[in-house]
Amino acid sequence: MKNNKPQKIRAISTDKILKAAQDEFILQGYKGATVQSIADSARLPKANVLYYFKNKENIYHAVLEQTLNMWDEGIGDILPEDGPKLAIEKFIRSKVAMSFNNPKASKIYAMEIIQGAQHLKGYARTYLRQWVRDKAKVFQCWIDNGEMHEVDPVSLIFLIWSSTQHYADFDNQILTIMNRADYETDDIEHVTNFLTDIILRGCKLK
Amino acid sequence: MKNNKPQKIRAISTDKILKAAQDEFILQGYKGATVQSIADSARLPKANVLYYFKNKENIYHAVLEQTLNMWDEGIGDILPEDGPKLAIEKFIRSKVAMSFNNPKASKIYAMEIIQGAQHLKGYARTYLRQWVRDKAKVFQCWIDNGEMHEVDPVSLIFLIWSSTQHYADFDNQILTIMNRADYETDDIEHVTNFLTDIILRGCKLK
DNA sequence: TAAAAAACATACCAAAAGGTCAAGTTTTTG
DNA sequence: CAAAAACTTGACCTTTTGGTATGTTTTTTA
Repeated sequence: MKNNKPQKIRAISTDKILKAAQDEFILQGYKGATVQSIADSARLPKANVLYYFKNKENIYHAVLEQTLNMWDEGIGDILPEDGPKLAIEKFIRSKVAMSFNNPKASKIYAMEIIQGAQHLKGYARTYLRQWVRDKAKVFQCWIDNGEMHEVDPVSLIFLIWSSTQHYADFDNQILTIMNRADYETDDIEHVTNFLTDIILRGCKLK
Repeated sequence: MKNNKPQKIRAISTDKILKAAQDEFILQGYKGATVQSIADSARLPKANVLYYFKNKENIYHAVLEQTLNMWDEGIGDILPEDGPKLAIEKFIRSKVAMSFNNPKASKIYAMEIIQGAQHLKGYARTYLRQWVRDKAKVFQCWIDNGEMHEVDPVSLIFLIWSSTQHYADFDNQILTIMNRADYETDDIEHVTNFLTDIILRGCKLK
């Protein structure tokens, strides 16, 4: 009867559910998002949602996992062969793009961390800590080689993370203050240029 | 019988409740924080909590109000007579101090904004928007006078907000990455110096 | 010190929400 | 094309939770 696409029904439904769940978890928090509200938002009956995900916690875990994958992809990279200037430029650019193109992932992540990183303790302790150490080491090499002014690499990473993610997490506040309804494509360039400019000069790389 | 202090019982109890509520709202979100858990955390029976605050929403509003007052106090100021260098220094210093000394207020505020600023729409649209405009104007004057390199003032304010508040909102992540249990007093100085250094140089004020 | 006001506490209720069940329908597979 | 697997869904059950009702104790006040 129905005009079924070649894709598996499962893939379509779980995708709808996860999108709906992401929205609900951001707007209402973990406890505030009800299975019913997720189901409504996904236009599926509640029992159907529970058919694909055994329980609410599983839905949340799936959303988190999806979020972390995006974070990983969008985290950018800091390559020794790029040299400090290009590496910082690329890092800022990819993080800003990430914030504007996928603010929801950033928000889910931010809420999770603010609330004590209950579900992400392991992630931060292993993966993230190692990432920061590795990249800090790259910066330190550049500093030791005289390619870069002496700045604390870890603080620099935090600075870039915070200043870029701010545009995702606080988009409501930013838009309200600027009296605008939505971001426009130009904004990505403007913010990228601003942050790159300030931070590169801050590191005496400009 | 009991050794009652001269303070009003009401003041003591509401204070205990608000402190407990702040903790619970941060850890569990609005819906996740139950009146019972707030009562337990405040070591009062639930009915007693509801005796002072008619309902849960009132508790939350009181916490928010308290938070906004702190935000106002800690927001620092940007005075024309200070000139750009000193003004930025003072601004960063007060925001960093705020983040380290009162991370909970920052977290409540951050969660509220991330979740769509349901209860703060008016605040951002009126008070905050005006504040940013006023301060941006001060920066613009300095730029026009040639006291300061041309940088977008609004973006600069966002940069300082984000980079300083990050140490409050993401304290869990930062401490985990740095493999530490708590911030120490030195950290405030270190972060203040780092951010002041980078940002002032970024603005060609150093 | 007695009456009034404030504070405390137990028991209870109705609504909401997570989750299960069982009976159906559709789709896939051999 | 028939059997099996996958999917859909309304009804139901149990626990949690916000909030109330009511009565008691403590503190203040006149």
